[in-house]
Amino acid sequence: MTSRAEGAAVGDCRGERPLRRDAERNRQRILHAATEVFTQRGLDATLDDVARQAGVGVGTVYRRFPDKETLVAELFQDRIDAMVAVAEQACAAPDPWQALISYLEHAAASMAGDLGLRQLMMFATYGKDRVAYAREQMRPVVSKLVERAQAEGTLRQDFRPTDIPLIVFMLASAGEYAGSVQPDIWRRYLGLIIDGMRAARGGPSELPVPALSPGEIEQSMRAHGQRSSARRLKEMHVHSRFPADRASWRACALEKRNIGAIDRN
Amino acid sequence: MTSRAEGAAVGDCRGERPLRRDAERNRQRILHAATEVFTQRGLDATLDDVARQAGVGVGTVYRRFPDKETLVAELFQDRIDAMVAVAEQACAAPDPWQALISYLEHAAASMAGDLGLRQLMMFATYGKDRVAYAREQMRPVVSKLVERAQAEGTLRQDFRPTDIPLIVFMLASAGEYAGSVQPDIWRRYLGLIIDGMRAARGGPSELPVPALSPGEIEQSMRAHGQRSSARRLKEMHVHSRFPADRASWRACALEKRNIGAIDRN
DNA sequence: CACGAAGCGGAGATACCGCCTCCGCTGCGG
DNA sequence: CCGCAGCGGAGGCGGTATCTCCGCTTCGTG
Repeated sequence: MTSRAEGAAVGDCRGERPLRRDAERNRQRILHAATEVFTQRGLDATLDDVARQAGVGVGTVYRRFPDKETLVAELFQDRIDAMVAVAEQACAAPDPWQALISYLEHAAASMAGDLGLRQLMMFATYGKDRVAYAREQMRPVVSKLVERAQAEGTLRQDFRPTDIPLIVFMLASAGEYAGSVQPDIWRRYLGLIIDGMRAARGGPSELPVPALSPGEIEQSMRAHGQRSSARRLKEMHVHSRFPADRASWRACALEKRNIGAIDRN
Repeated sequence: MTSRAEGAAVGDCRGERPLRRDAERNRQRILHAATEVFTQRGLDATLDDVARQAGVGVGTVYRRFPDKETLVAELFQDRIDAMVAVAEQACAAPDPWQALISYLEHAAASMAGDLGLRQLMMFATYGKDRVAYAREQMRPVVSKLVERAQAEGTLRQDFRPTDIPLIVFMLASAGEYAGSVQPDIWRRYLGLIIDGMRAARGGPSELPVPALSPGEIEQSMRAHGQRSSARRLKEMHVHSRFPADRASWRACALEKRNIGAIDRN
């Protein structure tokens, strides 16, 4: 998780003295906690969450990092760079088809396993400039991956470079959805999509991951009911103090004007 | 949009008198507005939004519908039923492969074009019971669709019925993401996935929709930056009144502890 | 027409939540 | 041992969503 260098942490701001030992220890704890929290729960986790996870007070977090945005930027900078690096490495592979597949797999793996990175890369809030820059760097590389595979004849001709980010997005969505139950499920659908990307084939290749069971799908739904994505849907808490006979009125209103003829439960 | 019966609206709650004419008109306006708002912006739209769209005050909405949950339940009941009906109709088709494809297409079309329905079906908040019931009804039908196509030999053998909801979910995700720019883009990826689902084939079929341009992807990102899904990410507003020299401290903190070695902008 | 009642609007009460600050206390290290 | 860097976390602030309340409007009936 924490791929960041520990040694570089004794940084300097205009050559100021280093942090006190306990302070530096806390700083590392915060970095570690922030990585975990933002990766697992996404960028809408609060700095209070990070502080709790780190076992420190919020004040400590804010003393070290001026605000949430800065912390996020610092945490994700190298992960964004890694996305570009992965594309370039893939491009260096000799086999065009393998190169493309490998890139898809690495990109999807990064995004599916990291909700924060996914939000950063796909939604233009927060680190706009950094992400835009990374995207700009990736574009020609991805185009080359696609063109090479098409020139080779393995990739269907109507495939386009812009299909890549959307495919990755879809896979990451599936990964996020079922992540709590089967974090690797996206690989199954990558397999399916890859078979759809081939210019020609006899039979399907083997799907790498078994499908979810109905119960697992149920679990995924429930997992989403609680936090994150569908967060706002918890809006069903009852503010009212039930002044008179509100409950009965509800039942009445529900019965009345009932149009969808189906029996309710 | 409003497929609901207008005539049934003169309902009765213990045989009470019907609404005054203007009141009934407003009720219809609210229903219509709610359909539009929840469909387009999702279930996290507020009843104030609905009221504004309907051209009435919030009070009027709350006089007609005891709370948001009730309104949502009433609005989406028949759309949920429709999901089941679509599965059953598809099952009635003679050609097993066509039946399966047709179901996928209809299901994806419903969910991709209706953010509210998608949230309702995929996230277990809100209309739990209703949705669970619908799901339960659909399951055997979907299984049958899959089994028939596999028996026929057109569908790959390692495909599973539970792959269907996840594929639909992925397509709907793509549809939501790029919906403001190219609402039909999910059809392109359905085409890709369908080709991947075949037991065997010579060459790829034709993808039904052109890929997005890089600019369109950019637009999609931006569209999400504003509202809905990435709503919470707007947390970058600065509450502080910049007490002293906060800005400069920020710059310092950013430089200091800088680990991801890349140049910033 | 006139008048009672049904209906309306929307400001605002109430409740939450997330970011960030402030200040009295703690404990490090010279 | 003592000064000061560092700490914790209650709470200020701003924002937002749900739902209420009450003075005014409009309907429709006698």
